[in-house]
Amino acid sequence: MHLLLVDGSGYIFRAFHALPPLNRKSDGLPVGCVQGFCNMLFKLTQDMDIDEPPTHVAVIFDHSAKTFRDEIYSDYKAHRPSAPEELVPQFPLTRHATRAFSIASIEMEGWEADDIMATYACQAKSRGWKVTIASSDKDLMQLVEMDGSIRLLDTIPRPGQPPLRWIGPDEVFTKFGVTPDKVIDVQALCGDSVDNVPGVPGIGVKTAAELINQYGDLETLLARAEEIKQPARRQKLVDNAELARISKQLVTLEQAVPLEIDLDGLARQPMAPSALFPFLKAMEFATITKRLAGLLDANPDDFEPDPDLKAGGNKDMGAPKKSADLSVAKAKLAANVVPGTGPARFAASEHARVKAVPIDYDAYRTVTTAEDLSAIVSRIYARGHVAIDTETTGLDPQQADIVGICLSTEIGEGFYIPVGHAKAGDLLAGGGLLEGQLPIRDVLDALKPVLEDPSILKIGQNSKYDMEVFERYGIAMAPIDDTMLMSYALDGPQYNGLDVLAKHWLDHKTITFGELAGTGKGQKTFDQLEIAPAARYAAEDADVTMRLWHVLKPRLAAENATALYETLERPLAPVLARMEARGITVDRQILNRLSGDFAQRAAALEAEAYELAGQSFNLGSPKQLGEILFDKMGLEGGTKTKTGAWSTGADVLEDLALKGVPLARTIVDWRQLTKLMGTYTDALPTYINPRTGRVHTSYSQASVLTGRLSSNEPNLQNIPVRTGDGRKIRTAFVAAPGKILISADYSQIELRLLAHIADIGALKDAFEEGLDIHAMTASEMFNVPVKDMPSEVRRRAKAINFGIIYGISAFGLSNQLGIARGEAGDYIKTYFERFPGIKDYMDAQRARVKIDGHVTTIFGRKIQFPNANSGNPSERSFVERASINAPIQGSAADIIRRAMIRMEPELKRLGVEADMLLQVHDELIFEAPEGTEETAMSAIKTVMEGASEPAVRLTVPIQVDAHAAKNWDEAH
DNA sequence: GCAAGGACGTA
DNA sequence: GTACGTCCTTGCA
Repeated sequence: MHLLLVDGSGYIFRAFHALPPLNRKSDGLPVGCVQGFCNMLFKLTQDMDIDEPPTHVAVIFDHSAKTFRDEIYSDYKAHRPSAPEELVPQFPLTRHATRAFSIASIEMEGWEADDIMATYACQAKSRGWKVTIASSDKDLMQLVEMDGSIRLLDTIPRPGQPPLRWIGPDEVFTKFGVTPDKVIDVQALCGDSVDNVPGVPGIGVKTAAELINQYGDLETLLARAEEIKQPARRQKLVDNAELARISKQLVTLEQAVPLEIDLDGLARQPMAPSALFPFLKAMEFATITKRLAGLLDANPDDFEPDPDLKAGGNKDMGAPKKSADLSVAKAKLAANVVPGTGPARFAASEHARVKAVPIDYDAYRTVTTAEDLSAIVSRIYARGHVAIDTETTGLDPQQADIVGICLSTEIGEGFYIPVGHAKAGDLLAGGGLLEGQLPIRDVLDALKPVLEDPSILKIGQNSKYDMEVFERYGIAMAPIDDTMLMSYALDGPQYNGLDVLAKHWLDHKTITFGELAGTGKGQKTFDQLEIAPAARYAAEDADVTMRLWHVLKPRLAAENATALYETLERPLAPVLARMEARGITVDRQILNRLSGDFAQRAAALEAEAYELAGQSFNLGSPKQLGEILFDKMGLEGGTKTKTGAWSTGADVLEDLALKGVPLARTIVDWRQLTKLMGTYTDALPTYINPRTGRVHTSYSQASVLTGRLSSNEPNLQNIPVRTGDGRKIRTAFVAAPGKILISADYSQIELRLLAHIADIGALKDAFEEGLDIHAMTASEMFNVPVKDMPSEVRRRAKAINFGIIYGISAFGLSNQLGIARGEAGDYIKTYFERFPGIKDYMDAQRARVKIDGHVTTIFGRKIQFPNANSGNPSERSFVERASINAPIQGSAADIIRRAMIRMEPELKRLGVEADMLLQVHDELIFEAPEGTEETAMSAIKTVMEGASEPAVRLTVPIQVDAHAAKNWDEAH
């Protein structure tokens, strides 16, 4: 018995590049590959009949792009460009051709052709059959058998070469330098840039073959990697063992695909003129038709061209009528090969559907009558959801007033309801409102029931803003969906604003606010705009938001981001909205006094600096300072920044001060004081809201790579704490009269998560026993008892612990500790020896990010690193360190998010009256009635400590420390 | 008027 | 060595 397997997909791709293009005469349909394919099938059966006629034949095709390999490696074949346009219509035609030749055409969802062929070949061999695989794909070379029972046959015609070329063990050896059974081990090491199999960076085929021949196989090699003499090669293998193992999985063909048609089903059938000629005639292949007619002793004229496939035929599948229709037909064919199933397919088709409807500004309506408004409300009830966007007088949701509201219930639609556009005229004149606007109260009364209706979904882009604005007008908008948060859950912070999302997903450039209202000093606020242009802008926002919702929502299910979005993103937005609305009291008097004090001391330092420098200059200018220190005074040891300017950072100045340069110390002190003034004591009072008398920060939920929040205007996540002067600023953050501030912070949460994620027994035990973790680390590393440990020893261990979390490098650690690179390297080595799991964790993350392009937190948040395989080594190292840090920082961020989401209902359930005001990454600040702090702190701690449950049961204890006081400094 | 770079505050 | 936001100066438009 002899089984012939034809690599159909492989043939098409290779033939496309090897063969001259050919178009069907009557309509220009590209058919070069189809013709080559028919010739190949014909030739194969002919030539093989002379030699060893196959008794069983099948052509195997790839079904879709998505296979199990994508599960272990999402970038697998990511570099493969999508099929050229001319190729797309030829895919289905080669299936037709196969059937026309009465040959089994096999493809299976979720499997590559290679796996199916491997399975058939394996089964045939076990029956003692001979196997020929018509392919020259190097990935199939692993199937070649030494005894010649399985061989490849290259069938692509090449000038100057025989038409059929056999690939047996010798040819495989020429290609890979090893016997066929070791091909996968070589491929695991050298990788494959075409299929984007990583391999071990810096190892090519030759080195790989040498290593495998020496050690026998990959696992032996990796196990004995330390024995390799060449240091660079040894290091590469040690560092990238995990990548190599994953690469091997990727290149190893599956030999146990659950076949739908067994071997016997592939028994060769005689060619049937009634199948063959209608196809060949539809393709207009005259030569091969003639030759087959002779062979089969049939008259092609007895057959009509296949009506579905012929030029001008009546099905999409075959030939479109005119070349003008070609692109449409191709698009339809391409749509048929959309990867994946179910949710992914739906997401792709929704995306296509939304994009197909062009943005039409003429379709937008401005609402000026109560009747129209009530019709829209009915429309929203009928729909069940509505995209909504408020236009206001500013960007601060705690100050801005509503100028207009825009609604969209379906893509392409946009209703703008102007309510606050002002008449032109100077501010003093107070010109009143423009005509043609409904009274704001009437509009809000009409909308309030819909906006608060729990059965109507309100879709927004950054809904938190609109929630806060509406709250001030007595409307509690709920429930919400948010396109910004969906995008964040799916793709991270890379596409943030509505404009970027619209460009990326809808290929539409939205009107910018600058285009509408001008930029810079002359920029108008929304209420100063004419209604008509404002309506276009506003309606577009609502329409685009609705479109994005249709594009992004299905992607959540398709890309396994629903849980992340529903549990960590969507419910947090209203919580943050309430925190922002509450604000915190900042004592203006305290800041004033501090400002005066700091200013006086800064002025003294300034005078001192001029004295020491022998001239006056701008102390705030690093440029001038660098020139004075290193050019004028000629101090040694200066370094330049990447732009060629002198480096004058605090570490440099600190160094100089120690070397006896008093000016350096003066500058350091001056910088600290002016920093405190400029950023805090002078700036904070300007953020006090006149309406509430409190400071309302704004949290960004969707701008940090790792899942943390960020805080701005003002940033209340970087209020000083490390220096005495800095801490004085914290004393200005006070509880309202009759209230008390509570600060609750996670103790060492990132180190605890490292212990959990990397599964480090020694660390976990230390946390379990409540030990001083840095002292314990020092004791392990330096063999000194914890008791009476010198503080310097503990300090070093602490720096190393933090270094680990940050993706340690000898360079960084040596800088941090002010020690030599070599010494820092020795510390790291010792650390890895004492806690071997840490190195495994780091290697695993490094490998993961190169393979998948992302790493994940314990709650499944994906953190993307598009540059993971950058050609720039320093960029690559940066990604490696970030990918080590991100799961730790991100998991901690997810945990505190869960705590925040649960906090309010839980406190309410327990009857605890405490308001959550601020979040500072691992700390939550509350304001509670004086006297209730003990019960409040206990409830808060319970929620925070249990926040990972039940989704994740941590294997380390989580500890929260809480304190209460009248100001933040004392509470912390 | 705006963007980039440097510096520095936090976890 | 990770993750941010803000202030100030500088250089260019």
